[in-house]
Amino acid sequence: MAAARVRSGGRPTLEEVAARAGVGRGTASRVINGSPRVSDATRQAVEAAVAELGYVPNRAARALAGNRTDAIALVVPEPETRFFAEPYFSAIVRGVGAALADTEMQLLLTLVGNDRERRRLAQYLTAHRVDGVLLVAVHADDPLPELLEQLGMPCVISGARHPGETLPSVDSDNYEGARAAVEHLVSRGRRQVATITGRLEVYGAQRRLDGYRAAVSAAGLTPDERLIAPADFTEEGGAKAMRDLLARRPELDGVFVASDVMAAGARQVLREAGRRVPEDVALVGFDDSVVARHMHPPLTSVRQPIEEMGRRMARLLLDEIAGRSPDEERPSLVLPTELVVRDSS
Amino acid sequence: MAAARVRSGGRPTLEEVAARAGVGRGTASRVINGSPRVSDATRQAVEAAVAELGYVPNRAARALAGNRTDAIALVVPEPETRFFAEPYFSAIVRGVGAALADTEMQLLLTLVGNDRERRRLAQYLTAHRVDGVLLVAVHADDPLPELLEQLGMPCVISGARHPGETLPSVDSDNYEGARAAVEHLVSRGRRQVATITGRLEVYGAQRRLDGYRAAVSAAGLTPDERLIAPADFTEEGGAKAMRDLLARRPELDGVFVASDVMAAGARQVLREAGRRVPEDVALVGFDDSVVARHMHPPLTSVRQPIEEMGRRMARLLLDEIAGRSPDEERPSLVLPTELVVRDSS
DNA sequence: GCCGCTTTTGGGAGCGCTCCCATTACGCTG
DNA sequence: CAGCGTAATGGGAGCGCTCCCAAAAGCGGC
Repeated sequence: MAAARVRSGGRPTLEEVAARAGVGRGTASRVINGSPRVSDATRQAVEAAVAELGYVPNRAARALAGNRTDAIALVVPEPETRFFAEPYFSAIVRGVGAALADTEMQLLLTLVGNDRERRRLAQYLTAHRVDGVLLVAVHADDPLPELLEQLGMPCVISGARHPGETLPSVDSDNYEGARAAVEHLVSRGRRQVATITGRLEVYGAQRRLDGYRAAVSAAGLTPDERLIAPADFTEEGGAKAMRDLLARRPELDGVFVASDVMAAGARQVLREAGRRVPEDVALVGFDDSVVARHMHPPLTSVRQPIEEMGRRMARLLLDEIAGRSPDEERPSLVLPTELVVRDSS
Repeated sequence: MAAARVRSGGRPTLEEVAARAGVGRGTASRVINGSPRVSDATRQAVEAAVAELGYVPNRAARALAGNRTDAIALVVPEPETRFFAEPYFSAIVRGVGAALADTEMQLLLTLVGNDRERRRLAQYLTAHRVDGVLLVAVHADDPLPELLEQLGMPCVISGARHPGETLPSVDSDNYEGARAAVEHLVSRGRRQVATITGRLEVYGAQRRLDGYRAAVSAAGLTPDERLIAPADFTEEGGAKAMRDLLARRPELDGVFVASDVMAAGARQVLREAGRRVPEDVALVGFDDSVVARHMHPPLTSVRQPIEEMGRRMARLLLDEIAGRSPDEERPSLVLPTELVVRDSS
């Protein structure tokens, strides 16, 4: 019975596990990787050796030999500070983390700020240092997705970039969320329902506007383009849009704002204009972020299942990496939103 | 002149770069790793070859041969949802990311939720899959720091765990921030200044209380233990503490609350009790989080330089990894806070 | 008891790099 | 111009694993 030779101070290697279990290296490897072509007796012997020695595979060696990394990158465009200020980021991370918890996959966090970092990232990815990429908040004109496509690097994005999105994506139902929000305002007796939109180049913002339009028509209200004020997802933008709306259509009695942050700006303007919320003007936001809960009055808002989105993105990516045939249909998930009614409506 | 042999489809290897430059593998390696023992001519030749071939070192091979990983882990205890809800997390990540931007270091994000994940983490670290660890929001009784110490794994924590902290740490000046907050209240003419504390097992919360006490004494006010209400960093806890305070000392005219979230709870109770803010009771929070800006009235709060803290933590860790002698003094940074005065005081 | 098949096993050949030692080239000194 | 110290270089060994081929073992059927 050959005792496993434990080299001074080093961590046990596969070789040592194999020796301890009285099998060859190949067999030990098979057991550890869950191959079925191993007899039960052998499997148990190896598993015992692993336990006794406290063996943990060396990731680098695996990566080198197996030509994979067991790591995925979460790529976050840093300029999107909006993204950070909101719990969005944390929730996505938590979701992704949860999905990866039972996996050997590591999560690499990559912030891309300036152009230099962008290039470094491209290099990174080209060098195949990760098995796949999660891209959040991609802009429609971002070249990164195409680059990944060319490299054959598995990739999942959050939020389709346009109607015919080709990349696997996970999104919340912006259209339906907006529709429900406006329907809710109508059900509260509002007849002059305006909207403040996000940047319409962002497809999600466009979808929210579509939802608004659909609900307005469905309610039998007269669509009025002067009730639509484009903004940019910022608090100041929301304020400015609200001012415009009040100037154009002072008789409005409800506003669906495409983000909570913008709603905060709008709310401020309403206060200054002496309009009470919700008595004079009912307000509904989007995101159900922290600010919604702490606004005065607390803001009715459309909640997105962000953590779940993160989880789904991760799962989709894992599937992709596991290698579904490339011409298989690209899954595009749309998760339902939920209207959280508070005192502003 | 031997043309570099480019293997079909593969990425160029060091060997190929060396061939292309007409030097040996060792020399090429030296150039790439910035060793000084290379002649200028050779260096230039190799650099040219690298550029032409678009060579990027294989991380796995490096890790395997060099017995390091060029990666650090940011370990986040997930149960600390409080931590996530606030911009704290994002800001730390951004700071760390910024510090790592010019480095070859990768940032691994590790969420530890339940106990199983904790064990997995320990295994991870034991297996030396990272070169160092950033620990945020460690509890005083967490065994992880000790484990790391034993393993000789470089580590930096955010927030000292107790007065005699032995690990390198980066913290904001909780004491001074609290002191300044209370001093500010006093300067606004408040004489009955109470405080709502965080969980006092958290050293930072204790320091804030110390700061409060110091300021009260310095102002020549009579210290009164009934003006001190312990809470737990939650909104509900803050509300409850405020209720207690009002019951015990109805004549209070100022409150320093050790977190914005608790302040939100306290503010709610004050409203219900018919106390105006700031006319009847002035309020100061801590963290300068999103809720502070959106409270009604906007909350005066103590801002911590969180992003900077992340940056410093990362730098400290890199130093540690670069290998300062182990008995060198462990740096413990304390960064200044800033009082952001708004309408609540 | 032999043959041919399948299942199981062992271990060689690398993966691409760093480390380090031996070798060569160079530059002075006497 | 020999001799010696130093700077520069080449390349073997090996990191720990996966892949895969060939060998061994097992199992029926005739």
